[in-house]
Amino acid sequence: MVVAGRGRRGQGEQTREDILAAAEALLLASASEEEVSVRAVADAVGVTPPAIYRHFPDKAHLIFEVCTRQFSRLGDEVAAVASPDADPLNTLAEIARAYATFGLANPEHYRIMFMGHADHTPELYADERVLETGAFGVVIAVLQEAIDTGRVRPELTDAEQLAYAMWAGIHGVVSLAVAKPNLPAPPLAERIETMVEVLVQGIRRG
Amino acid sequence: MVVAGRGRRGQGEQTREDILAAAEALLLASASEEEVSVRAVADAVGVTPPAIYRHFPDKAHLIFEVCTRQFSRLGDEVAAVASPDADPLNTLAEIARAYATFGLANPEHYRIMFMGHADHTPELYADERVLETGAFGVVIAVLQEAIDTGRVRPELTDAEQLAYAMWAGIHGVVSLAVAKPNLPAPPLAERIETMVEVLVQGIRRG
DNA sequence: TGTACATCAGTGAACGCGCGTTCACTGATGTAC
DNA sequence: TGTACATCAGTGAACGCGCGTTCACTGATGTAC
Repeated sequence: MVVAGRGRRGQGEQTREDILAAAEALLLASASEEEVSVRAVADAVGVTPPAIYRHFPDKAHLIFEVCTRQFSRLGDEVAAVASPDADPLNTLAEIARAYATFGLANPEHYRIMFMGHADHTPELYADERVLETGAFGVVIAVLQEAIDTGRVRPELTDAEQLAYAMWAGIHGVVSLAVAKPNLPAPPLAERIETMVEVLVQGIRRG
Repeated sequence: MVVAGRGRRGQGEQTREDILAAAEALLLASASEEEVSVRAVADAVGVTPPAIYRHFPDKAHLIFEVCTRQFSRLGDEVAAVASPDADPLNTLAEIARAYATFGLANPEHYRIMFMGHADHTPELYADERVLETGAFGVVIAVLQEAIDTGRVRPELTDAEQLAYAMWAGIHGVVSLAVAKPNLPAPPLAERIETMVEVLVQGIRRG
């Protein structure tokens, strides 16, 4: 943000951070990744477009780094919610709520990571990477604990399978809200609560 | 597809259908709406790009009509599944399966309708319109029947609320599969079945 | 029945736009001797 | 301590691309008298 003048030695790392911060802010303010142009980022930083390329090989890598940074925060938040003493089914509900809150607070990041085209730059948005936040592993662990302590209906034995179902369920609410913010629907908070309740009750042993 | 020559009287309606068919085919074959350019559609029809504009005001309207046509088929399929004699919870499961099958068979149409940016051309992709296929109304009716006949847990009294939950749940599976086709996940068929089971069990009266 | 005219459906060429990106360059800072 | 050189971080101008779209036009078909 501060005008750097020309080429202060060691200023580079600071500029790199400024670029990431500006890109993240623009992404939050914009309605679409395409609105966040290299020129707009450069303007926000107070630098000319080619300067971006000293720090990132191309636009895709810049956007990707913005998103992965944001999503590592999601991983932290989910891990923070998962207290080992709590009732596992309760913990699952809390994780789902935290996930939804995060996604709705960062709709464009969410869109890019989970709703976008993996086609371009597949080396970045490889599907496997989606699960690398660690949040998914936490959910599997909590579900396994719930299974082991007899809290889950006996037909449902596969923690990974159930983790996907819980993820997909809450993702459904979040992604619909992100894509269609003005649906003539019940209030968003109620939709989240209904989904959480249905999912937990669908898993819980009668 | 057939070369029309120049301006046969009354040929216009046929060309219009050809354009829609070509756009739909391209959309099915492509990985993204952006790949379906006006030029590509014109080429497929065997016509020059400006000819498109005699039939559609712009590209957005063309794509929109392709998608609404496809989705009215979804409405038909859902209505066909909903037999009034069947067990309502079973019917819900069948509808969910039909919905998933449809979405996965038409991933780009699905993406445009439910995962895209409503920002441009909001008059076309108005959020309310999403529900106009009629499929949603069918789900609400079946759920109301399930509630009235005592098949649903007594805390859950709002059929519309539950319809959203069911929709969002199955949409979560479909949209994740569309956006991330190569997730290191259980097979898609199992993910659908698990979701259907969790949703139905989450609703069913113990 | 033949001719003038309107209209429908298309052509061919081009425009303008904004984008990501590249190129050759400049100037400030540090380092070697 | 002073000077030559390397390097870091940025500038300014431009390129090329593909896109949606517009414009003036052409030719075939039907209709009126």
